[in-house]
Amino acid sequence: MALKHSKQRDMIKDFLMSRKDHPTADVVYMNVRQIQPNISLGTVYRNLTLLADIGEIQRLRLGDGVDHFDADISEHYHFVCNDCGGVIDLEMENIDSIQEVAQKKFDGHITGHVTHFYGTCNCCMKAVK
Amino acid sequence: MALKHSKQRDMIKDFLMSRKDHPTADVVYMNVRQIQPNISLGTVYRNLTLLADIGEIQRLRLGDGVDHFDADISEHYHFVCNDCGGVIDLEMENIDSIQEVAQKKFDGHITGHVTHFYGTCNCCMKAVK
DNA sequence: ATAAAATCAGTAATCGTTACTGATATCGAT
DNA sequence: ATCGATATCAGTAACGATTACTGATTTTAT
Repeated sequence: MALKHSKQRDMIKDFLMSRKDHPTADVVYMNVRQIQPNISLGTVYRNLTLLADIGEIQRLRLGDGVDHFDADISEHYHFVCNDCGGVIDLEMENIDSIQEVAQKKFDGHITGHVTHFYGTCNCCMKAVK
Repeated sequence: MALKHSKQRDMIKDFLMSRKDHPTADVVYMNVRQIQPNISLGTVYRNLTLLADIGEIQRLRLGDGVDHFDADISEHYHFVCNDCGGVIDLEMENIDSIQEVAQKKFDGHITGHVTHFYGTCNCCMKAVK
């Protein structure tokens, strides 16, 4: 069950690395199809899942019912704009201490957390004016 | 478009209030059907959405692809067990300060955050022994 | 009681995603 | 370089959660 090289997988990862807006599977499909017109949506899903499983990309569940994907696998947080739905990387200091706060009165074992922030992005704030 | 009273909606909310494990729409349906056998799954979904919209219950998106519902609308955090999938309320001090941490270098406006914790619950830790 | 309209049960449709199928591409061994 | 095993493919069907539709039934203000 060794992993074999595939042109399609490369294209998917290359496309993802070229974007910093965390596209969905469908957006990946639309774009990769521009240069590889006969690629299948199933192939996109399969490879995104595979790449996420082997840790080369990150799957983001941001509560909008659709999975987003991010080629940046470093630990970082995301902001989701309530107006435009855009997803933006946040540069911020580490907040892992919230796990210790949560652990204090809890008898299970906390190993991680999922956090994202929401509000209005700079772009949408300007648009209102 | 005034809200009218409905027996079905009451039963759904009553059931939800009787549980602290944050059931899914399907679980609500299964249980309410025990006492109201001809209730429709669509009715359950419609009323859960309506109750959430008017703020009487909370919709939880915990990343497992299914919506969970909680009659406790106070702000509180949840723990999701990686082993059994169970959802447990956490008693913990306020961590809203993470929003200020996130805001520091961000030019949009952060109004909220979504956080949940994961790991192994006490029950599953004992089961391993 | 009556009538307008919110709600219902039942079912079909939608959407994101996954599974299946027979064909194709990759890659280590020859 | 070619072979054979098998991972991957394109295409499509199936899936599960959720939403939308429809004509019948309840609710509630008059």
